[in-house]
Amino acid sequence: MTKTNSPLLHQKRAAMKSRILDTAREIMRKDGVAALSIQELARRMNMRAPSLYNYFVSKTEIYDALFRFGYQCFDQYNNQLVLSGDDWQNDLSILMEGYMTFAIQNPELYQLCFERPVPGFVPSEESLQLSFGILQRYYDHVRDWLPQLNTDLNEQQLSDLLIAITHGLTALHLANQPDLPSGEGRFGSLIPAVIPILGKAWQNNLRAHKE
Amino acid sequence: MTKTNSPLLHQKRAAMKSRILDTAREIMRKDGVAALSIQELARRMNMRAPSLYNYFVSKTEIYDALFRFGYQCFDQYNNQLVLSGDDWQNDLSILMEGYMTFAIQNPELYQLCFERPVPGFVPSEESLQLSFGILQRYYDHVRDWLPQLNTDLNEQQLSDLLIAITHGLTALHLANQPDLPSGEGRFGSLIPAVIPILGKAWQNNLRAHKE
DNA sequence: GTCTATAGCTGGATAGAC
DNA sequence: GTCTATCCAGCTATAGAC
Repeated sequence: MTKTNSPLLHQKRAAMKSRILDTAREIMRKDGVAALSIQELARRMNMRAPSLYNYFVSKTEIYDALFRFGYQCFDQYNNQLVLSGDDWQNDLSILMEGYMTFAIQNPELYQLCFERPVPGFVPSEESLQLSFGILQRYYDHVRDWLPQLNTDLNEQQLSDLLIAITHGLTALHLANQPDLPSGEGRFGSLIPAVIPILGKAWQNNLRAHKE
Repeated sequence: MTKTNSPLLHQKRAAMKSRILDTAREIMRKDGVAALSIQELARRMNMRAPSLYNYFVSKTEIYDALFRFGYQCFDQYNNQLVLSGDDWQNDLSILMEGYMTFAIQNPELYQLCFERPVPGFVPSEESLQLSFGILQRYYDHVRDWLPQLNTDLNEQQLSDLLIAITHGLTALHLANQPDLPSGEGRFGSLIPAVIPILGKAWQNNLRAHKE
């Protein structure tokens, strides 16, 4: 095992793997997620294709590493958001904007992780497990809101609906105006617009209770 | 020009083109939209690859024909739906269910037309114009609803929001439970659920006017 | 670790016989 | 219209020299 080598070598090796993944992302961003090729990757790094096999045993492993990296980025991005914890409309807005912003800033990771544009690529079991955990944590926010909401939806239905709306707006934003930030453009600007609509539907109508 | 030949030859030729497109759809459905290849296409038809070039000048032309065909199917599917014309919640429900049903029944056409999973394929100008017209007609339904709705959204915002919700639910349904029909499953069942939510948000609140 | 060389495959597309 | 033969390009991946 090369694992017993000096930590310095480890560092250089890890840095190289990082550079490879970064370059792979450039290609995917420019030519489409499915257009990644080892040869083009080597070309861009001024290397020969076989050299890359010292760092990754196959192209699938590169995709898999990026799949995991994408979810880790997504998780990190979300953890850094500041939620109020008691104002669900505020927090939903932040989470939706965050989701779209992540997708705009990392469209190739977003597509790799949330759509399945690469024929033949199936994430490894380990990577899938990681993604499930991260998604679950994302969904868990909704659990806290449910008591405040006047709705018949259960927890999963509510998560599913909110993620579907968020994904729909994000996908159409990316397809039509990928260069505009979240909050702007035909679809990006609808996040602020949709929150009060849901608010109106789900607010506790006190007046109705009194009558 | 072969255009001046007998109508009978024309018919046989058109039938063959149809068979080719049908077989292409099978491949796309099974292996992914981007996985279509002329050789595999020929294999499935018990022909040799060069023969196909008598019917389509390139693989791109096959994609383009399917792109147009997809929009024509979508249009036809929508025109056959029976709308009330005065009950927007009823009609919205029918259009959303129709959209998802079309996507479930023709996932390869849906992906080719509404997502862009094939690196390098750009629909021809003619096909794009066709698609714009059909989409416009789809969006036009919303114009009729606007006067009934209590909302600040303008016509385009309303169309965009509704199409985003519909697309989001459809994409997640296809990704998770493609074998279930619209109306069933985690995401399919949310179409009936989301209509009253929008209804509650946009209904004219007569009581509020009286006070 | 990086390279050259190459195996082995698949693909899109064309030429030309029949 | 269909075929065989073929070109040319691209790809993943491996062997083995340095």
